[in-house]
Amino acid sequence: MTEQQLTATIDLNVDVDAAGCCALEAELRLPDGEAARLADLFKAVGHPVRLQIVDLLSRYGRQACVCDIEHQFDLSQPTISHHLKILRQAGLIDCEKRGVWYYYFVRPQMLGELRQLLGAWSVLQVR
Amino acid sequence: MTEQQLTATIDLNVDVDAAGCCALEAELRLPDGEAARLADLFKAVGHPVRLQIVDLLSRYGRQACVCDIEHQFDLSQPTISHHLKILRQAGLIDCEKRGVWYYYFVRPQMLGELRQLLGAWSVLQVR
DNA sequence: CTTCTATATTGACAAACTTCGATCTATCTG
DNA sequence: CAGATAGATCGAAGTTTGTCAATATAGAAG
Repeated sequence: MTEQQLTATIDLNVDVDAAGCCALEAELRLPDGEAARLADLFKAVGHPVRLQIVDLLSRYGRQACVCDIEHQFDLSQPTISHHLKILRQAGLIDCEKRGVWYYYFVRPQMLGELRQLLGAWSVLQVR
Repeated sequence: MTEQQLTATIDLNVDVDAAGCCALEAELRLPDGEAARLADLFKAVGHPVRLQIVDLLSRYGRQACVCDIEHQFDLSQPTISHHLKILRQAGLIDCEKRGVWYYYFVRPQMLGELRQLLGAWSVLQVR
């Protein structure tokens, strides 16, 4: 198929679909699985407590034990543990056990993925 | 109160609270309302469909009418309308009515807010 | 081995979310 | 004015989330 034929086909589709407003200039580019994975990352920080936890951990010079985190909130211990688990399952934080204590820390590479997507959105927006 | 007195008070608190692991090196810095607002922004893109919508709109050269968006998903019209409303209420997108059609577009300043927070997290992480 | 402590896990319940069909509203067209 | 159409809103049903009390588990200390 020549390039001219291809162009003609595309134009035809636009005409058929267009109801006077549609442009069809872009289509979904993220595979479903990728969109779901990225959405899970965003959803993980889409709760005030979890956002504060990530903010807190990102400012710790070193890893933080759970009791340090618990002290900052007026919530039960299982609830904090639950939020930590969600963040950990999303890959945004991780922990290490030393003795009786669990030390939590952020995973910079995951934050980087979010930053990268936001960056792409913002850059393209400038056009 | 002098600076020395303040330091002394902080040190005392550390000693009293510390159970062998706690360091108390940082505290929550985001006011509750601010954390809730930012969490709402993240939550808005914390859904695969809404993430795809923002990704789609960010790549449009111009504003997109709803039918353009609907065509990309295998979901009912009210469902798409619902997701658009959530994104709009979060401030991430906005729309403009022209005739019968609503044209949606992203609001770069809100994406900027998210990017700023992620940037702060990532920068501090380098320490 | 027994007890204590830090934190994870389980189970239950209320609140919030996602989706759809049905309906409403505003605008265009004849 | 009477359709027709784009897209918002409403109401309901099913699913997921957030929270806590109770319990389990693993390491530390005696």
